[in-house]
Amino acid sequence: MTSVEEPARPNGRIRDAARTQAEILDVATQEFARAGFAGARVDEIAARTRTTKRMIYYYFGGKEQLFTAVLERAYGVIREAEQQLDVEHLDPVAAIRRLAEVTFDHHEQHPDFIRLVSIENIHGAEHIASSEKLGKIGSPALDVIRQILAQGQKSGLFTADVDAVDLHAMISSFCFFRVANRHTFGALFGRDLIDPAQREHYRTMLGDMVIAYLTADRATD
Amino acid sequence: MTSVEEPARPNGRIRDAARTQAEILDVATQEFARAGFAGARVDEIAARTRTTKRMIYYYFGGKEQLFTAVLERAYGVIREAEQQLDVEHLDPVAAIRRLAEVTFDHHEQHPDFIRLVSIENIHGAEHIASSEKLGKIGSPALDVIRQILAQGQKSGLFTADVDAVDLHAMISSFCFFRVANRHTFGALFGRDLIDPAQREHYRTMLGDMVIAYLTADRATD
DNA sequence: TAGCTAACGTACTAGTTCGTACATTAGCCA
DNA sequence: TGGCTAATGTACGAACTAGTACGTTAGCTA
Repeated sequence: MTSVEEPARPNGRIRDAARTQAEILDVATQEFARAGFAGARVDEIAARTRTTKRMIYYYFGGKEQLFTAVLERAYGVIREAEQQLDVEHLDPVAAIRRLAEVTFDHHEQHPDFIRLVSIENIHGAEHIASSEKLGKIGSPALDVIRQILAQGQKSGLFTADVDAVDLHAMISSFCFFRVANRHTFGALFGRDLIDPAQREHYRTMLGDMVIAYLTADRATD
Repeated sequence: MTSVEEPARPNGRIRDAARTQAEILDVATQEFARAGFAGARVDEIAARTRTTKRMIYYYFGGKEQLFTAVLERAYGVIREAEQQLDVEHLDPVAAIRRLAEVTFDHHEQHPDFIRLVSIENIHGAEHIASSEKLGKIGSPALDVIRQILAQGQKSGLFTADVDAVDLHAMISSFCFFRVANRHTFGALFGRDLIDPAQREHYRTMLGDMVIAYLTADRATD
């Protein structure tokens, strides 16, 4: 029955460490995002790869380290996106709005990343803590925000007493919640926050909210 | 060796179905919040109870149903809190601010609940979906928001084009993010969103943000 | 007070799951 | 081209884990 032999390569396998690792990371990202850290199955990850479980341990050491590697790569992607932010030429209001939109879009386009972050928080961010790469590399977005904020506050356009980190939290929270909590929110309130028909509505809402906060006339304080 | 008998009750055990169930739910809430659904251990829950694993299956049927029961009770608590909202006598601005503060406080005081909701979202809200109790009981807060919003919009005080669900999402997102993501946020940006010293700052920030959004003068649209 | 049932405990199992010991080979380099 | 090492595959095991079969008893009720 096994008379038909594969022509040249026994299993069509070519050795390529980089590709094998990347493939493991791809599948692991999906699997961890799907089921959480404890719910993810190392065997399942291996099965959906063109390689075997042995390779996961060979390259990453274990489930825990694999998850850390997945996180590191995921954060790398968002940092890259942030580096391409090009809003310096805009006036402060337009720049902030643009920043909010980019954040909004990125969250929407990377639900797996959002899930990974949720999972990492369930585990007290211990993987980030134990990662050298993820130590203390504040996002590039933060620098941009700092710059715009200083500009807007100096000109008197922005009245709010926020710093860059606070503003980043404000913008992120809305974008994050919309993606991360869409299931419970949808189930409880019957509204799909990710509904494409409502996308523009929420995107505008976020921008309006942030700008309103920054530019509100606060009488005394 | 076993000559010393316990005076009256062999194990100091008294039969009390309600208390046993409540105790299981208490411990299960902690355990699920600690480790996620898959990470939680039924044996661990049983061990930390004055009863045995058998009782978990006797009363709840299984791990899945236990988690659903935990969720049901947790949502019950928040709904009760919302029912005690008493803001009808306040003007719209003060009422919304109060509502935001109550939401803020409740999230801060119930981190386990937040974690459970995060976990439930990882699992696509399937437990909520399969629960009759959690079917479609929109929160009482929603009714309150609807009322305040109508009042504020009618008087022309509120200019924003939001409905109650949107506003609820806006307020919740900030409160939720602050608690749920505090670990990754702290690790990445070196700022503890739950730092008591910053509590008033963030509480005010939320109120300012929501009010600014609702009352901003939007030129044309 | 006899009997019945809800409430509870013990001990076990079947299946899973992470991890590893051992064997093999592709392909680079001397 | 011969050999060496990084890269890969196979097969297995030890520990864990959800769930259950079976036995016991508290305490209410007739």
